[in-house]
Amino acid sequence: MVENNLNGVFHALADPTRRAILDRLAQGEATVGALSRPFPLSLAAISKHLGVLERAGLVTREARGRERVCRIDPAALADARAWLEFHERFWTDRLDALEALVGTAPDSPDESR
Amino acid sequence: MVENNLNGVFHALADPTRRAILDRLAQGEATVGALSRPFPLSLAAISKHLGVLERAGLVTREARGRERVCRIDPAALADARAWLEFHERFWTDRLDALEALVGTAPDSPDESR
DNA sequence: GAAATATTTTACCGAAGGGTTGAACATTGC
DNA sequence: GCAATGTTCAACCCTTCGGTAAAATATTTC
Repeated sequence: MVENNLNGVFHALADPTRRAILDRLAQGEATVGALSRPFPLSLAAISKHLGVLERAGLVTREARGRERVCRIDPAALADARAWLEFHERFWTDRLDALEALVGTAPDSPDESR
Repeated sequence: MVENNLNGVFHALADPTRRAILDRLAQGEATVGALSRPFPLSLAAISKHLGVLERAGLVTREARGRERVCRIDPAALADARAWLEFHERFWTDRLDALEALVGTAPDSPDESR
């Protein structure tokens, strides 16, 4: 289920509008209407984007009266970050080992990190 | 240009076949044919996936004789990881501050990290 | 209860995604 | 040079995506 959710999280993050929504939600909870205001998009479009974020587990929507207030959920983000962090380290280690074997860096002279 | 590439990287990572290709490439470079072998997909499909990974900057393809050898490039991954890491920390800090203000955790009793 | 407000749902549209097959293009090997 | 091999390209199919507009569904307010 964790692996499966990566699809949803990465897909959700691949859209700049959705990343902007997340950025805005990082400043605090907001209603759907308030979220949609800065965007040149219809309310329905934002509601759909929120659906994607919600299915990915990145955002929760809670009914409060006639409005829905949205909040960020960093837990899902942690999954993706963990995947990336592990793989980045793994790959870099592999490449470093290869370069050490070959004895020369292929094309990056500034690979001193 | 960094921000823009996030679209491509996250989109590339959103597909399980592409993540599997990356995992395989982490064990060392491989030709397109060798990469396609474990998958129940046509060679053309894998070639397309590699195109997506290449445009995202995650993979490089180099002609060697009549075959193309693919390698991983961890640099692009670092961009995405940096984005996620920053935002995860930022969000978590914000939520922690909110909870501290309210004085009670909304629904996560194990939020002790 | 009727009107106004906030949001979702339901078509619908055009573009992009992910897949296939078959032709095209290089390169190798005889 | 010709056949085999490795990969991409082109055309196509179907589904999903991101968007819209309009109707439907709460909820508040008067």
